[in-house]
Amino acid sequence: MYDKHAYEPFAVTVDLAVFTVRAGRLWILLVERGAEPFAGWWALPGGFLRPDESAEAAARRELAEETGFAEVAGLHLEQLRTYSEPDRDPRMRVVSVAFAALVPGAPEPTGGGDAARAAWVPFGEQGPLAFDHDRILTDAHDRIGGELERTGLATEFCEPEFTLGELRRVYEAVWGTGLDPANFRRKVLATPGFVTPVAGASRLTGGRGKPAALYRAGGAATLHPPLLRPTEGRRS
Amino acid sequence: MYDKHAYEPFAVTVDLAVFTVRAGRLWILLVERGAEPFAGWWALPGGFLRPDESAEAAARRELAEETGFAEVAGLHLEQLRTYSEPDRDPRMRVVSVAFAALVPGAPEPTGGGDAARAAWVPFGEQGPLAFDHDRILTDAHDRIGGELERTGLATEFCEPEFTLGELRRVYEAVWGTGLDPANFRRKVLATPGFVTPVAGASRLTGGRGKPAALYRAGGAATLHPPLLRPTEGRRS
DNA sequence: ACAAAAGTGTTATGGATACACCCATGT
DNA sequence: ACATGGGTGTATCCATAACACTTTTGT
Repeated sequence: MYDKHAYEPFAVTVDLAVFTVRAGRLWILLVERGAEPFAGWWALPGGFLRPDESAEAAARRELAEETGFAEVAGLHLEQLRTYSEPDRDPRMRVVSVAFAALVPGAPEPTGGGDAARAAWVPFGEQGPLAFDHDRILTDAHDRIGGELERTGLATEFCEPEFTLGELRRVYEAVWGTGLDPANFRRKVLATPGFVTPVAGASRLTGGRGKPAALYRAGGAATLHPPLLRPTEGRRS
Repeated sequence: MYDKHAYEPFAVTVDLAVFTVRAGRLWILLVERGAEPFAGWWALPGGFLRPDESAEAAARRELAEETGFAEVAGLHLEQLRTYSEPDRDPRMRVVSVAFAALVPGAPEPTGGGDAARAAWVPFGEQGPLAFDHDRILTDAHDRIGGELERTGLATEFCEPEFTLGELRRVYEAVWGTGLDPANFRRKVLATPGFVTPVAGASRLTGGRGKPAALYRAGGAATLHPPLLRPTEGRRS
């Protein structure tokens, strides 16, 4: 009763908004398109779903193919939403599932697959992107900004062992605000399951200053209480 | 260079988790399937995307077709996420975009389209649903529960003019908790843009008690500060 | 009169903020 | 010595929770 060719076929793709924090700024991974449409434009990495893989699997595969990243297995991938406007791709009907991904450090990407080249660009300084990728990128930034308040997501931007200063700089880069180091520290340590100390370990961060204690992600999915942005959560 | 038939075609569907609040409880709209697979099972309303409509448009159309609701234009539809596991539908490869919808009152549904019949079922008392709809329903409930904390979403469950008691019962039904009427009232009124009073109007709610003042949705997208669940936001 | 729901007042608690201050390291 | 970032202490402020109390209706 259901003929799989009775309907106009839909192509299903994934698009990835890949973020990292480096030098106190938020960076976004872009690829330069090698083919029409939008040849020569910058775009979010992504590609078509294969018949036997889920959108999550496709996102991970495309990220590896187009950037050359080796360690995609452990990366945090979060499904954002699906963009399905009929005219969003001039070629054909394409429904795209968008993901936000977070990587620690900033591994140098090597263009591959359909991408002419790939590069990290400071968030906010990218030009207009191909397709509806400006919209996707804005949605992705909004999402991770909100997730930082309620989840332990910020640890995904960090190496396995990190200092509280590094963690704080993640918040500052994504939110674009400054945070009080002392109060940030207390809030994080008072939130059960956010971070766990690494006994005895310490590391210099900025080259100067007192070596900072090291922590690991605590595994808590949600933060109680939430770590609200300083400019929000205010009454009139 | 891109052949639209080079890939196995994907069918794209929408699934809707439609909630309402009635008699102090949260209800979910289900349809009984008339065709295989899962004939006779209860499922979320939904259906296939047409070639020229977005997922949002398809969701609104399917809701009207399968339930007979007249006023689908103003309903709140929120995209949840997309379910794309290759084996989630035994017939073929189906990628489904899930939505949560909220309706005030509880208009009586009339089965139509592919649905044998449609009915409101108290949330939590539904049996196992077809496909992966149990999972979708759980995700939808989690999402709206969280949205109530941070957005004015609760007003979408209410008629255009509502009392603060009605608004509070929305929170209580979705969260499954009791709330202090006095403190709830103050929180709502102290949150800019959440509700605006209707001058001079009042209405009896339970048949007894003092008539309550009427309010309209204030149009605020996000609540500052958030209206947190009583059992959450606690330290250890 | 009583019950029920709306609405106001009041107090105690606790978290957040702001900022002062000490510690340990590199230059 | 000094700059820099880590880390601790602390007083003020303000939102919240808890609950007593008043108001207005139906039965």
